[in-house]
Amino acid sequence: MTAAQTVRERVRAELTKEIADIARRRLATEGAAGLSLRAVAREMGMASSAVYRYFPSRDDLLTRLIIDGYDALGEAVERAEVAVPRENHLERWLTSCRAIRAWALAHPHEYALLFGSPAPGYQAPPDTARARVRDVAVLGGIIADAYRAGAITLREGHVIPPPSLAGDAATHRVYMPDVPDEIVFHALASWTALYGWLNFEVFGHFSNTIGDRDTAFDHSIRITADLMGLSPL
Amino acid sequence: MTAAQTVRERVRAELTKEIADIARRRLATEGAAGLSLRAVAREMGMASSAVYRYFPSRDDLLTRLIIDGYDALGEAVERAEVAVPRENHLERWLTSCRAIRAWALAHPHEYALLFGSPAPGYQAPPDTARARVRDVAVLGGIIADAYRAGAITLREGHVIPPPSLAGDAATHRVYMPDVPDEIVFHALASWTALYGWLNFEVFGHFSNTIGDRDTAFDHSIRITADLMGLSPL
DNA sequence: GCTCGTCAAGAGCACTGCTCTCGTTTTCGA
DNA sequence: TCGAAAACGAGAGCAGTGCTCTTGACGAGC
Repeated sequence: MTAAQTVRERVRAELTKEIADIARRRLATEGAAGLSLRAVAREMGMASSAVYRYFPSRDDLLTRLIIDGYDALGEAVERAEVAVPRENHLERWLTSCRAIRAWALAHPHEYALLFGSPAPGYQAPPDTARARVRDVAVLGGIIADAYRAGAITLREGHVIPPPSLAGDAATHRVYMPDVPDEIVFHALASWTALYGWLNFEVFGHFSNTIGDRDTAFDHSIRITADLMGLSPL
Repeated sequence: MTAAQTVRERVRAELTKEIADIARRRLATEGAAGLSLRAVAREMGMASSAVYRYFPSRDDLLTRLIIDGYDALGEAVERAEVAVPRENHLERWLTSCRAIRAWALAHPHEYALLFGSPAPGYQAPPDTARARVRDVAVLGGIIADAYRAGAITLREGHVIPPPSLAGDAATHRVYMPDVPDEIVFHALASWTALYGWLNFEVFGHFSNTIGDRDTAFDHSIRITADLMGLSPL
């Protein structure tokens, strides 16, 4: 593409971004299902029909917000994790988990859009799946590094995956190269525990059963680290 | 209450149930946000305004469906678990987890209503929290039984909860009497791992990364059982 | 300079949750 | 037994939604 785009193209790109920004702000306050194209149009001082020039449907707007959300989450995790000394794998794990939680609590509606029940009738296009891998990559990278450094030791007598799962293990191994199957599945369990917790917390299903959530969360991710045999430095 | 209720009361109870049933059926096909009072009214051959005599608002209908959902899930788990020999704690755990998953996969939209992102603007009344404990009670009961029978041994060097979490542990101990704090939190982690998995699976966030989901799930709940130190019979 | 593609705007369709009114039916108490 | 009160169903209406179609204006390229 040439650096000199036409005025029209520039204006179009700007307006598209502005619509997405306003939508994201409204999403943060109203929630996903309360996000209305007409309201966005009103806020921009434009006719509702005009917005359809930029986003052919409400679902396309949602898709844009989802991709942006995965990106924001991924960046938040990456920034937090990269600040931890490479050889301190346990701390990298804990820091990453805390960063994911912090982002989730700061953007509950976006989190719901990414990890909650899908909006009815909304079919996520493949683009969203591609944007979704950054946090997985960070966590997987930690496991891989730790394994390579000999900092992972599953406890004796740990559960061995049945051979038929070898293929699925291989699929996940792209995020943690060289890591053996049994560790891959322990990592997967830790992963589901992490997001299971966040779902309960962000979606308000803990109600009043947990008082000191920060501490309890911290303890729970220590348990998952221990589950994976991630030894302290 | 007298056995002889008035005709009006009987008709009212029947109609209320019929509305809820139709709503549940539509929920199963359309999803939560697609559930429309008017559509239910049409299907019943009644004016939409008349439905408001039975459910003052859409949210009240949702509340009813949520409570019914928790009940159905709880009953499914109880029925499955009670069929397993009492002393086989590991099998009781696995069976219960499988029953929860089976129910979730059979009723994805209801599951989303219970455990997914809350509908916007909907504030769950306390009634729903009360209906929600049956599956927790089953799982907690297994842990408690196993602990009493000496069938739970956390691995050496397991993570110890900080003393400040004693209160939260006590709150959860009502579901597993006498169980010590560290086991309570390991159970909590297993619990979040279970529902974390189900959220990913039911909400379609696994996409294509896991082929043999039955086997992978089975393996993952074995990992959580192992995490709690639940020894085989 | 003229044409063609892009654009904003407005009207309109079918739908939603919810409210209010009106006429009817059922229940309950004097 | 009879009349008041409560409950009920239907319909109209309000404000909102996503989305489509048409109309008229504006800017870019030939």
